[in-house]
Amino acid sequence: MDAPSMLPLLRPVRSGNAFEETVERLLQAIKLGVVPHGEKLPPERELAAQLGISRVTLREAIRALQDAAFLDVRRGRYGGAFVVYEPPRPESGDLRRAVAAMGQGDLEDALTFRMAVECGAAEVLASAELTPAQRATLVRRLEDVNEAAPEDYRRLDTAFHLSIAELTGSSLLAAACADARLRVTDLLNAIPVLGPNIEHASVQHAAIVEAILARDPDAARRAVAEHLEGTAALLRGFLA
Amino acid sequence: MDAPSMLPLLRPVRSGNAFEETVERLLQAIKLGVVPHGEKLPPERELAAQLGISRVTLREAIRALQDAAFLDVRRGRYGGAFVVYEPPRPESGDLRRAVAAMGQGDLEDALTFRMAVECGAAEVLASAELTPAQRATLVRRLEDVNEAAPEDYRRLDTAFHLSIAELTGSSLLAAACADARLRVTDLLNAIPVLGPNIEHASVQHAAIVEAILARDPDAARRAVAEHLEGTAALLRGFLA
DNA sequence: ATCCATTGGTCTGTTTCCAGACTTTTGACG
DNA sequence: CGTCAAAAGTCTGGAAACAGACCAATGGAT
Repeated sequence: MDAPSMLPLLRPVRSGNAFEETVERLLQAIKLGVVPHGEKLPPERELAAQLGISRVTLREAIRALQDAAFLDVRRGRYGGAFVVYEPPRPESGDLRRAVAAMGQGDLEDALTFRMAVECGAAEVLASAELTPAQRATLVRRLEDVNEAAPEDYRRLDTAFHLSIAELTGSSLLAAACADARLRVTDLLNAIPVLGPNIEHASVQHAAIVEAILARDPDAARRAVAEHLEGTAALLRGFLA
Repeated sequence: MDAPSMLPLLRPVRSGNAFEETVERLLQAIKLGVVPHGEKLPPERELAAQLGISRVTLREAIRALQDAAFLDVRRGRYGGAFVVYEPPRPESGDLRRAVAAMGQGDLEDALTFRMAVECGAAEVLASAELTPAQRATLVRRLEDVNEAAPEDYRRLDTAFHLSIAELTGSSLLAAACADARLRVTDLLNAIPVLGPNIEHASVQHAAIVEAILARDPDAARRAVAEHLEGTAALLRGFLA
């Protein structure tokens, strides 16, 4: 009997370097707008605990981001590590460059993964009975995106998508969706935020929420798939 | 504007202790039958590289598993770390104990996650155009399960499920499915392998493969969902 | 009977990372 | 204007993990 591969089970135990990994994490958090421009990161001790690393290591990472001008660190009470980052207006050519920077295989992998987990999350959520508070949160996030100023759009779009995963109550699923989103951040940030696109996305977002609130898992899944397919197709177009 | 949570993005950077993590990994690999009874693990140097850890750390983990009688380590050429583990016949009460050992929230989380990623994988695979080799692999895995001796059943069942994820070509998705499986291994191993259950599963497996080969994503997803729902319902029953 | 490639076993020095105590700065508040 | 709590900054000793070289055993091949 030939042994089935099941190779992924012997994948790496640790991601590598704690310092570099932390820099990457924080940078993604900044670029995604988890902590918006002008806001500050949690206190070092608290953040170190959240990230499961020592304060020393965290400080090295913060220092690196400070040197790279992503953070402005101020001491004293009411001090902290303040985010200094406003999403740049993407210029033509940025997208092509961003896509090229990622391997073709990696892009395909990331898009596939994202499609699977986000559709899954939507379906799960649409299958669940939501509390009024959960419904309110979902609707609120949708409104946030729709009313967003252009410079806030990506951030609130991210928040909307992730809130779907979070509301399922499965932290594993939420982490997977967050991970999927991280892997395409740079690409999404390189896509200009244009009127027609926003309008299109807005309709699709509404369809997603409607399906979830109507407890129609099938429709929710299809709505998410359609929404993501648009972006995926756009990005794939730059591989030619 | 209230900041959206997006908390999962600041999740831990490293899983914790490299040694313990490695022990856990190897133990899962053994319990899942990635390396069946009598076979040996890859050479230390090679395995350490695969796992992304140093040989010293790996050896500590191997030593622990040796002490726990899961491995028989022999030196010299043709030596290695041989697996000494045959899945125990589950006894009544094992399942209840296993379910209780995991938190209720964790169980729900794991089941939700598994449902999402495995359904997603099946749908993705059914959407893709498969090469003859891929089709053959899938069919072969199905046959393997169907012809399995009772003591090999879980192992080949795992191989079947994971091969669906692997065939999508997305390593992220494959890793997610492997992870999901890991989280319910102990529970699955505590479920007796009974004739009627196998027969039932067999029909569902066939439906899954059929849908994938017919390139019917919707049917594939529904087939997987139905299949997993059975197990999930059984396990949830022990939470009462 | 011998060789020797392959594998586990051991040792040493280095780097990374951690835990925790302590110091300094700051600005809102009384 | 001084207080003081909350934050960043600093220091030290130790544990964990690594990299790489080297040793020892084993058993099939010659």
